[in-house]
Amino acid sequence: MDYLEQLNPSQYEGVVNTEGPTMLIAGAGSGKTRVLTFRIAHLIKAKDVDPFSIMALTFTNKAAKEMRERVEHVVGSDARNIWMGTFHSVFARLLRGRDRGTRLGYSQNFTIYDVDDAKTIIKQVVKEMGLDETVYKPNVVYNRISAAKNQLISWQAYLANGELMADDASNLRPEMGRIYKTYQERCFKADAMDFDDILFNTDKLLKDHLDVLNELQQRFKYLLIDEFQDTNLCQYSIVRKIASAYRNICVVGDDAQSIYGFRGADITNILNFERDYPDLKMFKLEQNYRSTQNIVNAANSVIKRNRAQIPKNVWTANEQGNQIELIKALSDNEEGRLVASSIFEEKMQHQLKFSDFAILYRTNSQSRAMEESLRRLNIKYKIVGGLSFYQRKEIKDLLAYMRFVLNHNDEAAFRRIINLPKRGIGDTSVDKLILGANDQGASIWDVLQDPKHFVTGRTIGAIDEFVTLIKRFELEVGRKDAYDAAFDIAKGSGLMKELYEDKTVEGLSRYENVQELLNAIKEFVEDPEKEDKSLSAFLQDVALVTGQDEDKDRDPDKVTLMTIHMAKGLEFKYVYIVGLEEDLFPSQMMLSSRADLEEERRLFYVAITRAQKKLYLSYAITRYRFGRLKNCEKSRFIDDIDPGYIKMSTKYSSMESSPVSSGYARTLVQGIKKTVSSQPLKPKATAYKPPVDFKPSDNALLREGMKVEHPKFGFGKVEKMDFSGPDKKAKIIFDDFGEKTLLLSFAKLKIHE
DNA sequence: TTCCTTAAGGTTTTT
DNA sequence: CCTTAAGGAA
Repeated sequence: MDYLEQLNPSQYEGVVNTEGPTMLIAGAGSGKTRVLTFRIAHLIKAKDVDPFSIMALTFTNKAAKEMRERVEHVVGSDARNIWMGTFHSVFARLLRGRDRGTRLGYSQNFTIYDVDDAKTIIKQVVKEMGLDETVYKPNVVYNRISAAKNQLISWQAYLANGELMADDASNLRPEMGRIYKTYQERCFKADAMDFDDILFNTDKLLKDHLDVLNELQQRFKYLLIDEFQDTNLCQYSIVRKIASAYRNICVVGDDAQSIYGFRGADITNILNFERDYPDLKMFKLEQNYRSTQNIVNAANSVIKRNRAQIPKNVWTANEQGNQIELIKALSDNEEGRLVASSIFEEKMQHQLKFSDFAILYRTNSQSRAMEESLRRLNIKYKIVGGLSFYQRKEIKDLLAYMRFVLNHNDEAAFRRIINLPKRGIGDTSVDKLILGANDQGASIWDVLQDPKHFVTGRTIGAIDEFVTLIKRFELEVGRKDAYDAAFDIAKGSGLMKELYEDKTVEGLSRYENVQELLNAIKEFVEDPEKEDKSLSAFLQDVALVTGQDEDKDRDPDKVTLMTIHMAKGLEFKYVYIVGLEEDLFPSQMMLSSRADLEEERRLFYVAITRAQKKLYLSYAITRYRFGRLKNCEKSRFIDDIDPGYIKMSTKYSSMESSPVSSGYARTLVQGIKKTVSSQPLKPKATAYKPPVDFKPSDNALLREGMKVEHPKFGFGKVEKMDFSGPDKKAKIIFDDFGEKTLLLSFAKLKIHE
């Protein structure tokens, strides 16, 4: 078992203790994925466990894919038989099985509604109930319903729950429960589940059908759950049920990286796990293999400001590394420029690749300023996340056609395509049709067959044509393979034609996107690994695919731009965290409670710990928001970092120090300033310039009261020496920069007395 | 019913 | 700044 030799002692324990309940607390960069994959490998190779009896759950497709590849690397093709995937994909697959979802009244090909679909239905329901759409905003309603399901509260239980009802009443949204009920009925009628339903219904199936539960319990003797801190109650309830026979359940997580509370993730699941399995074995992976000491220590200094956490001591044997550099910019555009030129210079100086760099931000909208600057310096970049391919309008439109052809009751798809391209069936007609269907207790499709009771003259003709079209597509889906059928739908619907005739730049790219979707279907059809090659199977695959899977970029050497949320689990040599301003990061939405602020701080912790070699932070003192220029304040999170680990960037900071720099950055920055910025940046009048012959003294000689000189902060006086911690520090009051606490191991100080 | 213009309102993070 | 809702005219 040579793989065991690659492990440190606690990793080893985490791998070989395969029996019984286990909890692995895995600090950032501690080799968590390695332990998880080796544990699975160990089960198969050393313990002779049948791969079919292992279930491994992750949160993202990407994580699942990576784990599968790594397990396959050790155990070979046996890995294919493990049930491994995201919660949603694994349990959607389960519900589609024979005698599974059908027990709950769904078909085997039930549709999966994404968030947009769900909101379309909610909007419709609110309108029909005659409620104020500004009070019952789709977003608000959706989140409330989602939260309920994540906590296993059915609409029946919701309506019966006095506390919830009172809560809604006091929020002036007393009809929330009834909307929930109607929404569920409508989804059911459409043979559709939203993301939360997939999990909620799985739990329900296991609760109400003990034979199913029993079968699963016997089959899945080993369960492994990644990112356990991100699970919600519903997810935990499911895995607890399945694991209860053999009790071989292993959860891996890091409470310090819990950043999905807003989506129902419940950190108390970790506590519940300890309560439910008092005999659990707990192992802590505390050695960080990813980052420098400086980065690890800085991250620790941040996270220790949170109250709620499981005690652990993350450390590293890696090199000390550089201090974090803080970049202060005058505007969001300048922030972009400074970051871009810093990347340029670092790359040149250290012979790096673009792919060694990542720019992380809190919100997607921040990417714009970065992109512009990167383009200007010819730095290749890619944006991960944002709107994904499958969220584009033209793609969703075509997919909606396909969905409706396969499922005539799919109300969300129906609303999307009924008048697309324009065929003279407007909103009022559509409302009448849907209302009519509901009144008659009939399906929309039924009503479409015979619409004369609900709409008049010209509209009837248009509807007839639409019905004929859909029937034609239906026949074709039955006769042809998925690609040919999809092609016919794209053409026959008129969508292709409409896009083709649009000769604007966007129109062209939309047309290309549709082509790309068709190519994807072709690939799907030709993929030898796919058993079911029907169009229906393709749609099912696609329903749970999101943004990050589209990694088919031919040129991998690019700077990565993404939100911090998307960056979880990844690592880069150089990381730039940008936009560290109050109200942006931490987001103003997260300032209302301590718990929210702590989640936001964990997000910052996640961001810091992505960096291997060097970390830059940046903020701007002005920024365009809502199209207007706003003044910004430096983020409180910057001050959460122990001052010894961070310094102002001397290279680029345009305000507090003179831009003394050598080589590229200087010429670059100046060159850009000339062409782009009309206002030259004047260094502060009082700015201190270090003499060329500056030589630091031995810091061991430093005593309180001494006068010192610092290459960046200028002259100052030692106020206090601090030998208490592991690092010796000196508090110095500088003439121009005020009070600073410096680590003696870093500080370059020249003693003048 | 559609299409055009104008107004308003909203950017947190995602399976 | 952006997208979407609303209002008005053909």
